[in-house]
Amino acid sequence: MSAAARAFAVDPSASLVDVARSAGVGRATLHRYFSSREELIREAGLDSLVQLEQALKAHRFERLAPDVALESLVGALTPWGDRLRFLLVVSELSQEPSLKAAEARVDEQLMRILLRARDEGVLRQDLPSAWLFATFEALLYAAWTSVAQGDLAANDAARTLHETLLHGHGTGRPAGSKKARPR
Amino acid sequence: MSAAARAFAVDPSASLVDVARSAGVGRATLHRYFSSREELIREAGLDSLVQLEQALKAHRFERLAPDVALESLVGALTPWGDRLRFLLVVSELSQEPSLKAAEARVDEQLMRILLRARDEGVLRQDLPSAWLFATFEALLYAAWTSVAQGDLAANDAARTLHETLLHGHGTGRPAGSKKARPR
DNA sequence: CTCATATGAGACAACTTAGTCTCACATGAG
DNA sequence: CTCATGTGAGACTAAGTTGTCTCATATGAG
Repeated sequence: MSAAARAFAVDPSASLVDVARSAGVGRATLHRYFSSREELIREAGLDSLVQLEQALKAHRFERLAPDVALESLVGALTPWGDRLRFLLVVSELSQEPSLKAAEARVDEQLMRILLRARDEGVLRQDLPSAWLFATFEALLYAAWTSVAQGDLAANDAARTLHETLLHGHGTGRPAGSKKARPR
Repeated sequence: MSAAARAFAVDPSASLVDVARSAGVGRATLHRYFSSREELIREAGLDSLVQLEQALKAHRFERLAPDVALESLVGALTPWGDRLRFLLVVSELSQEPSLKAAEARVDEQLMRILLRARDEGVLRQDLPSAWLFATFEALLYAAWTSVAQGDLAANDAARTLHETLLHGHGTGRPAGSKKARPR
């Protein structure tokens, strides 16, 4: 199933022949476990979400100081980059009601860590949480892609991403710092 | 052709029937202008790149101070979100040698703006340029998606993205500031 | 009006893919 | 060994997609 997720992450329109070959099994065997392509994608998506959820749960981030939790969070998620890519890139998944629950659980778990960091003053409070979440997701994806392409050392990924997320690429002090710059 | 780009951005595996319908023409007419699906995708990709290039050229960012150029850059690119999504999401495009030249021109133009900002001290200098570029692209994509989903006001997008890119979400001063934190 | 041109609708064949089924083979328990 | 179980290979059908073609129609120039 992880092979399926990987195959679909590489090419969302991969045929079942491709998936079977990349999983090292026959196409018939694939059909014995998943009655249809749709079911395979759904199950692989669900599996990816469950794996992510367990990976998150296992780290018990709530025991860490919020800024440490943030950095260790990106470190914990980077190895799951291909699963994340699969979940983000396969369009059939986004409109799959049966995954909504699992997706909500993962999102909520991530959000809890982000919001705690925000509430405890590590992250600024004047931005909508949706933007915070979208930014985190996008940077995580960028980091994984960079590692996969060899542009970023795997061991640097967590630290680099953490630093970019917190401080961006600018050199100066945060201009307005409290509020959006008055125009 | 912009309709084709939009259709493929929504669903990279859209059939020619879908594309034709979303463009408001018959499938036969589509074939009269593009002899094959492959050619259609290639031409639409090339068109998107050319449009992006011209949009960038028209703004003459080199006339602006680097930090102003950065903010106006994200403002200039946000309206082209669907073209960007098309270029990023359609996997056939990434392995299309005939687009390499145009892609390189666009990338080079973006990079020039980013690197100028870096060289003049607006952006920090201790990060690989590939990471700078990947981050910019990812945040741009995130901003466009947020706007499309209604999570972010279109008028705030450029300012928000610019601020996030420069200063991130953290509240504190950039910890190490000159070098990677010693471990 | 007349005619050239462009278009949409639809028929058609070739190809790919999904899903089902059968058969031969390997493996492991008894 | 014997047999049940799981697997891979391959045949087969149904459906969808692509690419080509024909024909009727609309539009605009002359």
